[in-house]
Amino acid sequence: MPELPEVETIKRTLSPLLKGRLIKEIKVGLGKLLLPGEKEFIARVAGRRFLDLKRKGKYLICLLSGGTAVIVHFRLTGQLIYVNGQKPLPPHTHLRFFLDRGELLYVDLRQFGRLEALAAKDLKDHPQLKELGPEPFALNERDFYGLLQKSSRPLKALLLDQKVISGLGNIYVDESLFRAGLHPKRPGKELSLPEASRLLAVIKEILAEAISDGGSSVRNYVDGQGQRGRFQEKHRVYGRRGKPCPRCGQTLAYTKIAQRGTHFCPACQK
DNA sequence: GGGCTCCTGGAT
DNA sequence: ATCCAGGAGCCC
Repeated sequence: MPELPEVETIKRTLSPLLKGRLIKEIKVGLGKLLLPGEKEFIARVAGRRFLDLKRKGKYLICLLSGGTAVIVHFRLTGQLIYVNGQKPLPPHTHLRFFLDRGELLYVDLRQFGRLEALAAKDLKDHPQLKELGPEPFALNERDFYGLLQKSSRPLKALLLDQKVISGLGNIYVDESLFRAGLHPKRPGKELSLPEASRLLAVIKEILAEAISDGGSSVRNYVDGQGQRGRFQEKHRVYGRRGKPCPRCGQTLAYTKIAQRGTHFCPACQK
């Protein structure tokens, strides 16, 4: 589910609601979501306050009092939703964090997401976070060109690889390659510097637009207040297989690359 | 690198 | 009944 713009939106919507809040009690419906384990997670987190929220790639990082941190990875269908007042719980609510004001729910239809409690000082040594490549916003044209030059893998696979560049997922890779006019199967090392520069520019542009539109809600995604995003209305290729290309009118194609459904225009993307 | 796996549910 | 889904860890 959430890619960089969605996690950023979750962070922005939850921050004002959670900062300073005390976690009074945690009710666990599905303990396998918790690392290093249910008991240890509760021991580390219960009784702490939210101090700040950060984002790294597609990871949300909650900094708590007492030098504690919680890393949230939503995978495909995870949601963190703040509620205040008694409404019926959403289906697939697996965790409830009772706060001194309101409640934070972790909801996850497919149960792939994970929440990990650890000492904040250990964040820098975390095996997944440590391996993340640079964020698009932190890259310049030369560095990005250098990253692509190192591999003959298809652009689609390269951009999805969080160790190469962090934050992009299936939607934003397909949308970026379309706007850049690049075929998803093009090997990275074949790109010229101008092509790489253009690709990086459209990636930054699309991510910024998607953030300002509150992310893309294709099916499940909602922000920290349960609101859907609006950027899906601006998708030009993702989820539009068989429809006419918005640029040239030719039928949009669909194929599998790196085991992921891939949408593109066979005429516009070379 | 590419397959399989973890899950539930919607579309066809 | 079958395929597909905003992800990525683990296995050759």
